[in-house]
Amino acid sequence: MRIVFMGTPDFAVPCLDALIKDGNEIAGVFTQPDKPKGRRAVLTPPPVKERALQDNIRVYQPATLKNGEAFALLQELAPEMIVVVAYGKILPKEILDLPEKGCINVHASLLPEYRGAAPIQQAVLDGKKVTGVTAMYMDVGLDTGDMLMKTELDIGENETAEELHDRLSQAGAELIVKVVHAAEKGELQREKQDESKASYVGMLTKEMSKIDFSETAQQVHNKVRGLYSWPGASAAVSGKKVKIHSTRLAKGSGTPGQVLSLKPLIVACGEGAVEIKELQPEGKKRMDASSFINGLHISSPDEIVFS
RNA sequence: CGCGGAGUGGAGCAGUUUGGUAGCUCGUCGGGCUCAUAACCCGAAGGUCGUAGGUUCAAGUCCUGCCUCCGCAA
Repeated sequence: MRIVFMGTPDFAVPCLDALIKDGNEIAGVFTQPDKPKGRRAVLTPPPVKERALQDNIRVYQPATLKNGEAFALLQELAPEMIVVVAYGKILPKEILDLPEKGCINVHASLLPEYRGAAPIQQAVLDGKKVTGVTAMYMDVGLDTGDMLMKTELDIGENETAEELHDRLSQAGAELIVKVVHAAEKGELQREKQDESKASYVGMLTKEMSKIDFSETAQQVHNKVRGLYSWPGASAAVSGKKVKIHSTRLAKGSGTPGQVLSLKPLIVACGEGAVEIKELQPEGKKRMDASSFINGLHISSPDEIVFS
């Protein structure tokens, strides 16, 4: 199959990789322009670009698809199919209608649930036990096209959004290869999304980071693993900001934020309690909880409180 | 030059203001106690205090350059 691939972050790389290894002809790769990253704002190419360049695939990084240039370029590339995975741009209708076998998108949720920007994290934040990836034909709406195939994955009790992201990314890669094979044989079955069950999720923001210890232990735990590793969950200890990297549900109860035990480090929530396993004070490296306690020079749980 | 924090035995920290003998909580190793232990007791090893230079009788501590790590902002 002659394919144009559009994608940007890590999530999209396994899909591109799988399509290449499957022997498809990648006519070109579209990805977002290089952007400043890191503390010193170094211009960094998107992961998909780096992968494409390994195989000397032509890379295009237009600022917009809305003017005629991108359309003209795509006509020239003449793909049979366009595969879009976390590209980060809306495709205008003229492009959607261009390839003979259509534009196919891989989305990291079981549609129609969690349409939008952060489906993986939201599933964890909501304490879902199952999620998945969905391949669909694209239409002009946001993740509203007819569905083609799905893969379901169980979410582990302590699984972080990052771990889930990686597994879904792999599942998406296997899925898109299956879809391409089916498309070649003309065996794709389309299924409409049930609009009444649709839900949307927005982008993650820093404001979501703050832990509210008056929530239940399960909610706190979901926030820690759902926002890992970005933007991360945070709390304050003795007025200092501390990122919470890893927690487990624990036994015990008390006033929210109260420290019930130092080793292990257990903090009471509105209902139940969580054990904090790994954390990171501002300006420090991440460390396990016992190291953190060792450095505080305290002997009684009453001497600190989380807020 | 976007703002800021930090580099001290294996881990986390104190000590730097007011230069003067390397300290604390753990871990490791050896021994002891115990039915037993992540508990307790005794003992030991392990550090050119990130790096280069400067000031000084004397620098972890004061001054300057450089390297590295991290938080925020993007």
